[in-house]
Amino acid sequence: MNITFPDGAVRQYEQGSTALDIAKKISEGLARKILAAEVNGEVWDLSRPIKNDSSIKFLTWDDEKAKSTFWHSSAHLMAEAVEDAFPGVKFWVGPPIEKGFYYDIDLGDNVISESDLEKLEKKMNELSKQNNSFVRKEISKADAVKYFEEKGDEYKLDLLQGLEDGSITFYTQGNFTDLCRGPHIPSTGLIKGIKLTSIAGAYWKGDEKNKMLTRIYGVTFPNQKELDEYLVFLEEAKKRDHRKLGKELELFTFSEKVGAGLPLWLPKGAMLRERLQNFLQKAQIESGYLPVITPHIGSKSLYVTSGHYEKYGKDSFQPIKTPVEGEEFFLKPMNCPHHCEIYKASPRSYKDLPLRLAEFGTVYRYEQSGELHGLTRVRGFTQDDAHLFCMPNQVKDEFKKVIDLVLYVFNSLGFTDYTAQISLRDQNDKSKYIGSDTNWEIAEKSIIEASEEKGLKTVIEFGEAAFYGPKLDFMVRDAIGRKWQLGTIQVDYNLPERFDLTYIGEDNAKHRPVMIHRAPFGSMERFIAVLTEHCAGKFPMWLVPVQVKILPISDKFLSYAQNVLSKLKNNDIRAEIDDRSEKIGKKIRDTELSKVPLMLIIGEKEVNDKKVSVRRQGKGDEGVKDVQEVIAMIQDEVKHKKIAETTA
RNA sequence: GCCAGUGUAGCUCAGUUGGCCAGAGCAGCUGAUUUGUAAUCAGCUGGUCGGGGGUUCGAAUCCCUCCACUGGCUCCA
Repeated sequence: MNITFPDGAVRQYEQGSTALDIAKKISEGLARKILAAEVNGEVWDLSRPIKNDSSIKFLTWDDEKAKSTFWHSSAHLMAEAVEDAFPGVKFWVGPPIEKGFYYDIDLGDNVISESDLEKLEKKMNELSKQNNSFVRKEISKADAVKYFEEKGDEYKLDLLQGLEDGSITFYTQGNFTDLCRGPHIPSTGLIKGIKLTSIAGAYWKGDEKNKMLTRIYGVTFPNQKELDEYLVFLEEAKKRDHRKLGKELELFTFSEKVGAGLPLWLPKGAMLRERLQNFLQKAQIESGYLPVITPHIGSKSLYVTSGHYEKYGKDSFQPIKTPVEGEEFFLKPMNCPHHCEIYKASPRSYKDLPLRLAEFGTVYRYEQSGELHGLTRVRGFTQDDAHLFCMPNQVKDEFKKVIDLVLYVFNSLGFTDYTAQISLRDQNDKSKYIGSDTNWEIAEKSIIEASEEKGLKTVIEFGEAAFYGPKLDFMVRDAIGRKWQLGTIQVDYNLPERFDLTYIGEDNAKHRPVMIHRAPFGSMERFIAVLTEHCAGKFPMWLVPVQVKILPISDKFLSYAQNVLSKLKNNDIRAEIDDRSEKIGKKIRDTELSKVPLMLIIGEKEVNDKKVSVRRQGKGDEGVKDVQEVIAMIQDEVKHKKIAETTA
């Protein structure tokens, strides 16, 4: 039979050769390195015989598809260890995920806790040493059903129900056999760096009405070194955790008494947030946005009109009532209904469009208690919200302008790696969306074209659009490679309809405007959390709470230090003096830990020369400079929004 | 909301199987020291051991319940 390789080369092999046979004929080294093969575009076990002319591509650890296969096999290995430790348990599914794998298991009456993970890891290592092959076996549906009936595993039986006879396969390694479509790596011995990371409950089939299964998460690598590197990465992520840094840098706090998910911004955090807000506000005003301010509550009828009452009323904070009339008000869960009323406050002409209403609006949403997390998931937060009311043919241009704004924001803050996810309608079922077909087509086309013209890296997802319109979300990758969803731009056909928004067109007739929601940051809280983790708490000069710490070597130089301080302050530089009677080493250490970017050290020499000794956080001594020079340097960094060099 | 876990001083953490007035380091305060590029020394203050209830002669330790937090699940206008 003919085998075609990725470079186009075609070679002859005996019919029934396996991918491994073929690899071995090329080189033993290759055969050792590969984990799976892509045969005619489908990932196959290396040991599966190839019967016809095919194209083949060998997959190594560097391929995402090989990683998935590796982790899928690792899930089976873990299942074997679990079955060994808890005989009689039942398995649901064990897929690979972005970084590792999990398996959902019904442990029966057994309870497992984090301390058991180490034992399971140990068992997995043992099973890996046995180097058992993953053996694929095609099996009839009747036999498969019989096997799991005997085992009493209703979960696998449920899976089997949805499968066609003739397409069913089992995989066995060692003492563990599982219903599985595969593919798998050749044997368990390849799995060397093993770490079970956490335990969680997960509803069967993700439905909270179903029984909760135990989910065990893990990650594995082909060698110990890569596992060690991954563990270092986890440590680094822990160091950057915004909850930890937020406390250390005195940015924000929480109080049980105030309530869960309700952040309290401390002076340093509040000022940082304000600088960020002013930065965006300024850019928005330059881009033609008009600031508006709306109250924190709105009457029930507002949300009945918007449709949110019907959809989310029960899941929201319950209404507050006026004491006499009993009129109901809701805490506002979003700003758009208020903004729609502003739109309606006067008759609009096509000449007024696009109308861009912007507000840093604080909203309140009842998030389930288990869902709260630091600043990234809270019950009260401030959106950098704006609503653009425009004509359908203006959508594309507005998108382009918003993309410009978002990229300006990202670039100013050192986020250089981002992609745009475009969410469109489900092509097969257009009935679940509101708005006319023509408008959807215009909008979807506008978004795609706008992204293209702006040169965005994009991913298109069908069926991910909201019922009220398509959207574009920005995903950024932070300094240590993690993905976050930040800014969003969404088209909305629903609210203009519900609020009966209109404008008078050139033809002197009423028309319906399109509404676009957009938020470059997403929310101030979430954005600051991501920014903090991105820069590891070392904020750029223009944002950092304290820019300069003046460190006199002894009390004798305090008056000169005061003098320097007032010069800095006169130039709007945020500076403080460490006037404790500590040794200079201690003052430097404390300042380094507090991540203040610049230290000015003042001793006898500096006083005599009328200069300051400059030390940069994380870098060290930068020599003696004139105070004016330092001021100019800081002003330059602020003006150009220079990014601090993040040292790990 | 659900599963698993955690909750001891402002912070980080010790507190054997329930048993002497609950400990340490850092921070804070007071004093001494007047210091040259990542921790000067001494003393002192500070905790109804997350809240409430129970078991017990006796509870930080065991049980119940509520709250908060952590990791997930579900949800996300």
